Amino acid sequence: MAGKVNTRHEAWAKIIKAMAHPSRLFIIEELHKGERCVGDLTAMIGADTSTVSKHLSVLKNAGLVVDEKRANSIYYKLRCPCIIDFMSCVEEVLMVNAREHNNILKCCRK
Amino acid sequence: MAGKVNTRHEAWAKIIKAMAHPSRLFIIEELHKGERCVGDLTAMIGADTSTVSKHLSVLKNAGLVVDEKRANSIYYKLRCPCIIDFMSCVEEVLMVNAREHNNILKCCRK
DNA sequence: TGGCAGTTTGGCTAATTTACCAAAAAGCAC
DNA sequence: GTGCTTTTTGGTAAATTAGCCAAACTGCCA
Repeated sequence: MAGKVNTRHEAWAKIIKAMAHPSRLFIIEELHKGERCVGDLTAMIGADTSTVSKHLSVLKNAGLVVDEKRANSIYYKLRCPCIIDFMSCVEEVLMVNAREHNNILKCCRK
Repeated sequence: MAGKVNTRHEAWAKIIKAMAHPSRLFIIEELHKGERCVGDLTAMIGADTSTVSKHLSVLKNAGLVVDEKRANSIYYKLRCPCIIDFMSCVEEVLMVNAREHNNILKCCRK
């Protein structure tokens, strides 16, 4: 039954979809530096607290982060820091895109 | 200006969002094995041709695949095969999720 | 007990995404 | 040219997502 869209692809998609938002990628990058509480992240992102809280719950539901109460704040941290490694490949795609875009421009200029 | 959501995060999100669908992940996995034409992929996915075509155009717009006409078909291939490497981290997240889920079950059984 | 800081949840609207069908392109054979 | 194969595009309805406000909840301290 290989070679078909299956549960595995759906499971992958859920996790990747959870990453697919600028604010959530920012959160991932920030949590890679160390744990942060909702208030910290809200200040940095500059959106409503409830919005940031919902982004965090999306990441948490996907299993990408874990939270821990301490003092009167809730701290979040990355569960699998390896996800940040992926960004180097994403950067490569961006670079190749930019290069090609540049070539098209050069070509038009001639 | 570091420590804020910026254009870079938006660019990342566009690429990651393009991956965030079961069928598109299947396509990525399949193209990692070698190039395929729309018809091949459509048969494997089992959706309407137009649907698969649109998935391919999403991937193409993100710069994840490139196409090439040959004979009377259009062949697609991965532009940066490194994106498949990310799946190992995604699998790790899934594994950790499963393990934790299992622990919760065990705990309830007691 | 009341009040406060920090966080989550519910409700709502606007915007985006998905999948199918039908129709249009594009290329090749006759 | 007509017809055939392959792929893309347009249109539409259903589902999902994002963001804000307001309200609720939690733990702490006076």
